[in-house]
Amino acid sequence: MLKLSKKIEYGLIAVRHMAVDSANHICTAKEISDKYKISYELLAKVLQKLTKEKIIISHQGMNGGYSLAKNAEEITVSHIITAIEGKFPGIVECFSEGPESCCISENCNIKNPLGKIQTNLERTFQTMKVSEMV
Amino acid sequence: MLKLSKKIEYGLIAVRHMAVDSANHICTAKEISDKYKISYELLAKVLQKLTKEKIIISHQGMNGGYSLAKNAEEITVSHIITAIEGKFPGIVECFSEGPESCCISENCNIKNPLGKIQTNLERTFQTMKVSEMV
DNA sequence: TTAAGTAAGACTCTTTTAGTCTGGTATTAT
DNA sequence: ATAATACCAGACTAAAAGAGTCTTACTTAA
Repeated sequence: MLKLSKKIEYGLIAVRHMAVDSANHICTAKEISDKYKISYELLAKVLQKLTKEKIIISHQGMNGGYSLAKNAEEITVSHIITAIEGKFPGIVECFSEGPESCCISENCNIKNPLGKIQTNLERTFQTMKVSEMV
Repeated sequence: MLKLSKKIEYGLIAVRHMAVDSANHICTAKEISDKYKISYELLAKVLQKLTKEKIIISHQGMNGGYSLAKNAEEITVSHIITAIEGKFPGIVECFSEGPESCCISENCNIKNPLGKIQTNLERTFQTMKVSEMV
């Protein structure tokens, strides 16, 4: 509950790694999965998503790999989450799936306060930039 | 991901209901599960936990039920989460299970920034009082 | 042309969450 | 007393999400 997925963790680790440890060279998925001892395949998929969302750039073929697509100051934790998950997750179904999905709906007495919490949460993740992750 | 469990939702709904709709009478688990159309059994278990943690009071026997154990200003969303989950959940395993549980550990490059986010998150949930949930 | 890399999606296994069932205990109206 | 009503407790099952694996295909430098 209230936990980040491994995909997000791996995405953060990878982007942070590219920003700091391999700031001046292209790094491979294998390099990262080895160093941090995480699943190569899962990491690879995460990197593919980050590539699609133009947070990192992929270099194909031999001597290929990945590098950041923008400055570390321009990437927030929220960007990474959204890129991997499709959109920023809601703390209740109402917020992720839309109000129709909720059977409580008209009787719901907690939607408003949770909305405030949701906003606050999103702001928290938006505030943390990769450049600050040091 | 990052979602509150149904138990938490039900706990919030129930406490908010007691604080507002049934402020002056004891209400039963059935009354709540009927009104909000949620699982009676699951709600019942949640209410039992809230009772153990002295957030609500249970009244046994015929004409029994539940009522708040304290003022709505004294109960925060964080209290309810902690009562139901045992302790406030961590956004990564490191924070819930302790650092030993994490195989990345020494190489981990994201623990510190996530710690800040965790703190922020906890504060957010601590700030929202049941009395404000109107 | 081959080795080293990414791309993509199907598939399986595990864990967590949600929900159900069964048998109990406590209290009170009758 | 006794029966009805409501809480208590824990085992059990089902469903959904998450994590990880496997296979095949594409790209490019040497």
